[in-house]
Amino acid sequence: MKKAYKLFYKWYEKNGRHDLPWRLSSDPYRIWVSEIMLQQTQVKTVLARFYFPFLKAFPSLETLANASEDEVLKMWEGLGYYTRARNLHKSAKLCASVLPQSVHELTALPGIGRSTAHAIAAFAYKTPLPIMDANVKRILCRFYGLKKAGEKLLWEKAYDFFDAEHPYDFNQAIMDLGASVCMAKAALCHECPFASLCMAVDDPLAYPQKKVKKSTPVRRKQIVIHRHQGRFALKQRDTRFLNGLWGFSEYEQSDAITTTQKLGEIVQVYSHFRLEAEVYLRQAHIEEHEWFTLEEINKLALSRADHKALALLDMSEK
DNA sequence: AAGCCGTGGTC
DNA sequence: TGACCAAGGCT
Repeated sequence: MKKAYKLFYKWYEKNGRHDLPWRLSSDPYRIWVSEIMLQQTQVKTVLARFYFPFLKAFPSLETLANASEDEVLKMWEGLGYYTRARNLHKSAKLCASVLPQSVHELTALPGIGRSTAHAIAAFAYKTPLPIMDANVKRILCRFYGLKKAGEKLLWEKAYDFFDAEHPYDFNQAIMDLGASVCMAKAALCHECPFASLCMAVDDPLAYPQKKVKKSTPVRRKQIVIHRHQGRFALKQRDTRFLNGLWGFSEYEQSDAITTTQKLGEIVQVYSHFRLEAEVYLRQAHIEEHEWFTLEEINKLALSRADHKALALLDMSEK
């Protein structure tokens, strides 16, 4: 492996993503924020719209801890998996101005599992530990020829593959290799420093084996925007789905909607179902909601689907 | 352990 | 354009 590592670092020096802002920073808080944002989210998305505005609003652990949950969710709006934002906020309050360094303490914080704990320890504190993410999993499966592998086996292989002599660079480089050479839908083996040792060079895309995906069910609903005296009714979601976000009233398709004006239809695809909703405007008061002007609504965190409904309302008034 | 949890980019 | 994918965690 020694020779392959050497090729690897040469490749990394030339082709690595050395300009990533969280890689240029030594502030554990900024690295921590990046790790949470990057969970199940592509680098490009985080970089384009979320990382810098969030840090401008909450430049330190203290400012984040002192913010309200609504403020934090507003800065997370559009990024998805909103539990991440609420857990990040909770963790900031738990930390009392200092983020812990050990994997054990990090894992104890809400929203930080083993993968994120290792990443923070490795990147923020330069702890010599292997990291694990979608890139590393894919590389390990191909390198060791694993069609499928459970978490336990993957971590074992991660320690095997790890270069303890250059832990920090190794971890950064391995993700870059997965992102630009050993990719999910293409493998550029001729550019890979590990190709001569890899079990999957003959058929890289066969590793790991793709899971059979179940067809996503469709849920049909009716979204009703209630207007009364120039204000609109919204309520803060208190169940697991989109928890903490504000939204308009929703009804099952079976409920009869009367005395309403149909504004249009929206479609929103989620990770486990597809929402197809008709959007209505109703001039009426309704209980158990709070009332906002359009200007006030702009300060609330809404889901993508509710934003689409709001856009239909805007169109109808032009 | 498998399902839930969002959204946008990509082809 | 629909399906896959992404620096995963939690229950």
